Amino acid sequence: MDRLFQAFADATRRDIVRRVTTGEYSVSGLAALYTMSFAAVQKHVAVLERASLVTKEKRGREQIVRANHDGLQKARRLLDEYEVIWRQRSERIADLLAETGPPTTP
Amino acid sequence: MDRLFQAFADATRRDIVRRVTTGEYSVSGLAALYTMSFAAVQKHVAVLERASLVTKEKRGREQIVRANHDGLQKARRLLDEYEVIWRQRSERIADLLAETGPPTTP
DNA sequence: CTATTCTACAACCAAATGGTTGTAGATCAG
DNA sequence: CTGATCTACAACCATTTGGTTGTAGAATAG
Repeated sequence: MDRLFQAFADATRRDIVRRVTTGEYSVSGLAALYTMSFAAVQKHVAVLERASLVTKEKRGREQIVRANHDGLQKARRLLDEYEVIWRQRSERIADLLAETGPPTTP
Repeated sequence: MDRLFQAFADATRRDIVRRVTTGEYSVSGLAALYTMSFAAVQKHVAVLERASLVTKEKRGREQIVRANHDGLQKARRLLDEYEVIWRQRSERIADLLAETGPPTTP
């Protein structure tokens, strides 16, 4: 889980995820999109791979990078949980406030 | 956005977020829950604060830590976008496959 | 076969991270 | 007033991160 969110904590990596969800890219194809070195992009892809957000598939001498839906879902579910808890709590507070009623009400 | 996901990339910080969504904690109240030093917890809260995930409110000599719903929503929306894009793409691929039809079909 | 392309990986560097201890200012309890 | 508690912040340290360059191996193009 640490690695998952860590992977999202970089704009280049988020962009790579966005790209590979919409199209097909080799590592060098991705590298061409950014000003940084090939090796740097290679490292970013490796981080995404360790976080189970993308997979690599060898095709000829190229390595095709693909999105891995599971990782995305996992991250979203955790945030959902937090939101559900928060919503329950804020509703509970709202209920308590409603129970008490305004100060001027009998 | 970097700071937002960075904030989630640590188990202690995720636990703090969970705690403060369900209850009311001072910084020292949180610190008592973990084996690390008070200063370390203080730093974690600062990271969460910079990421707009929690707010601090002074009450007497204590500082009450509260969840900030907006940050959670922002993170979740981004992941939603990725998922929507991915889903559209996988549906489009499914459509293309359906169009083509199985190889043995006339 | 030779040259080019794509990839992998090591070695290095500066900056950020996650932790520590120590010091000092407010606020509360007695 | 005095002592205890809560917080903030600085200084320091080890490790990780995000980047670089350089080297070497596979696969393709001509």
